[in-house]
Amino acid sequence: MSKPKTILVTNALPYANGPIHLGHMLEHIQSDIWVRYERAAGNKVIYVCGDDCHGTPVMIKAASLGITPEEMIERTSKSHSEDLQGFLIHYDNYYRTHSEENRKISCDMYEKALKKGYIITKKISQLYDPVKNMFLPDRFVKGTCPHCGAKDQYGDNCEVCGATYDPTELKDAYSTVSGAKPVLRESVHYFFDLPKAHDFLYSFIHNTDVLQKEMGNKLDEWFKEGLKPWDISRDSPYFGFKIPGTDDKFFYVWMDAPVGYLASLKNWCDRNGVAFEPFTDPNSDIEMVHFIGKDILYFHSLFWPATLMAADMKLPSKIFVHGYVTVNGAKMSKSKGTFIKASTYLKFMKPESLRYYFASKMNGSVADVDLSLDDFMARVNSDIVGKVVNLASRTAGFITKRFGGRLASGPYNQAILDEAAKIKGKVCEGYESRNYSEAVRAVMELADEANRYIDKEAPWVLAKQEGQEDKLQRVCTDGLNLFRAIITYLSPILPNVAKDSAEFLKTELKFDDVDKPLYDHEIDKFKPLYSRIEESQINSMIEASKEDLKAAKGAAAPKAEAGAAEGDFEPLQPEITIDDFAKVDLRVGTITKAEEVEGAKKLLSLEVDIGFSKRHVFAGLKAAYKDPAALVGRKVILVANLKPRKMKFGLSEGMVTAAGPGAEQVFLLGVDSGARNGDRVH
RNA sequence: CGCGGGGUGGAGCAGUCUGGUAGCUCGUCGGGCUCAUAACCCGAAGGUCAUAGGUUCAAAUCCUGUCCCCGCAACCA
Repeated sequence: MSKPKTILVTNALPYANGPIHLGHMLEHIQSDIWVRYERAAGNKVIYVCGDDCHGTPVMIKAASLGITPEEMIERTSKSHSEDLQGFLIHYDNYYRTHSEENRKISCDMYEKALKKGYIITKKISQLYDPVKNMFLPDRFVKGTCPHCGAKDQYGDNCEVCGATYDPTELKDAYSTVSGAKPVLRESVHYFFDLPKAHDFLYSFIHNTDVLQKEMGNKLDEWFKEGLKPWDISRDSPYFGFKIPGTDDKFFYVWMDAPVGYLASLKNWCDRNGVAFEPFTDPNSDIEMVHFIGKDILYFHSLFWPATLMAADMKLPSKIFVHGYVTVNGAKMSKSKGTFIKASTYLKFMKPESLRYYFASKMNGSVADVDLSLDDFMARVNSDIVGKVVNLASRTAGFITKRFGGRLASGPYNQAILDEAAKIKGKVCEGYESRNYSEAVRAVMELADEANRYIDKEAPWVLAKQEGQEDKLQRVCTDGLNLFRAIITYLSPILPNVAKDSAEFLKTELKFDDVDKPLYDHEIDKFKPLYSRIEESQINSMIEASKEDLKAAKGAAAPKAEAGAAEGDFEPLQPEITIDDFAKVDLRVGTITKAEEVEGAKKLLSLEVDIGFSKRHVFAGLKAAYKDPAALVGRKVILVANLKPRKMKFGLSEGMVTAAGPGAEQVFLLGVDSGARNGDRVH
């Protein structure tokens, strides 16, 4: 291994306006794995993050909650921190941009830029809310699209016809903050002279390997159009830092947000007695690595390096750009319950399941990563439980029962252990280049190989034969040594499983030791190292995400939030053919029994007579139909060919159809008289 | 014609830079095993590589057009 490096690693700072969701987690998991790997490889890594606190949205959200922005970021910071820790993201420091360190560094950088002539001022016209006495960002102005006449469109572009325009062109414009009609006002703004930094930036992007190649293409767009001065000031009232030398001008949030990386670092350095200066010294060989999403590429690859350069500070060594998370192939959707908050996920599932799944799909490119829930469950269960943990589970028993927990003094099949050591290069390269899927593939291939090996040597057969004790012990020892190598390789992804496995094997798991198997070594009794994901956990998570949405809606400011009707209905499913519909066998039936289920919060137990058979069905109707007895005798429509589903309280053999948003608002579908039990719906 | 990324068996992906008639995991079907958290092993079916055209002896891979999805389009964060 080359000589140890010191690396500062950062994640994009979550905005203090909302909760952490699975989209954030892709990035934090990606970087956490990388950090753990780099440390395992012997490098010194400082890993920092924090909350991005400033800007109009935070200010307005806090106002709507009736608290100060400071109180709000205090709350959010706490929940962000908990969520991230819940996913085993191990920061050295989780700080915030609203801090003295950040103010100081931001102001210093600004003043240097000012001194070097990178700051210019211009007078601009902007819409102003005369009721709230504040300038309005485009986002906070709505009105009628000047092109197609669609109502309630945002200030910068129309979601109906796609036209882009200036907010001043909107017809019947109104402020989303107060509802008032905005007026045009002039104001002096401060700009960072980006064109002046053109040559520097062009060379920074194209003559270094800071960015993935494909992102250079994207940035050329800007260079082609020509860089424009970047507006870095906002007028009062604004939640942020006051610009030095002004009375009522504040730094635009994106000016001080990336500086938050350094503020978090500074805060850590001060508390740990580490010198901060080398991290910003352009001549030091410390590396600065940013993990970001493709949406904030501009800020990190142009504005950020430009401001650093102007302040004579160290530039980013790497900017790793990743794509977005989609769920079941589509954008995360609140109404479908696929907008999943980190805290919601953690209520139902282990963090390492998602860490593993994302890792198995990340390849270091900017392509989006799809969280396919069926695939997620299958993959985690099959790989982690069925292949990896199972390897220990199926061999450890013999060692414990037959050999007092003692491993053999040597291998039975050295060749397969060599295989395990041989993939190390590939695995390391996968981690290093953030092509985790490659690393995972290599490890899983090994796990398959290992399981085949155990199958071939059949220790359960050896165990019954006399004179085969030595071979039995050696084969099982091989199995456990293979397991040890596999878990070591996966340890950056599965830190807790690795920790538990280390305890079970009574050893430390180090990359350096994968070619040094354990012999004559005592291990603990095996206990389950991971549990399978049940379908019910996934379903509960989706349901809970929908409930989050309802709660959010209920809590949303009851003020004039006009025309929000669209979100009240479920989106239409993709088009199907008549053949697809024919697969669903709907039958007329009569409820013959209906009773509460002991211990169930939402379910009623029903018996439905569909002529040729009687079906036992559990239906989530308890909240809507408080008196089950009243249901007896009602005609309903039953999905009769639904795969029977084992539930906590018994088998459910169908589904009763009903409509409504849920909970108390559920209404059974009925049938006009004349239809017989068992008739099919066409 | 604004720009970047993506579109490979039922699902999720690799392969595309460096052309040589398609690979992995899951699922499905058939068989085996019983050590293991219904886990493991063997075998089979299933793809005109979004689409139309071009280059070539040969294209998922190179070129061009079209469609679809994601993101960006700088005083949104």
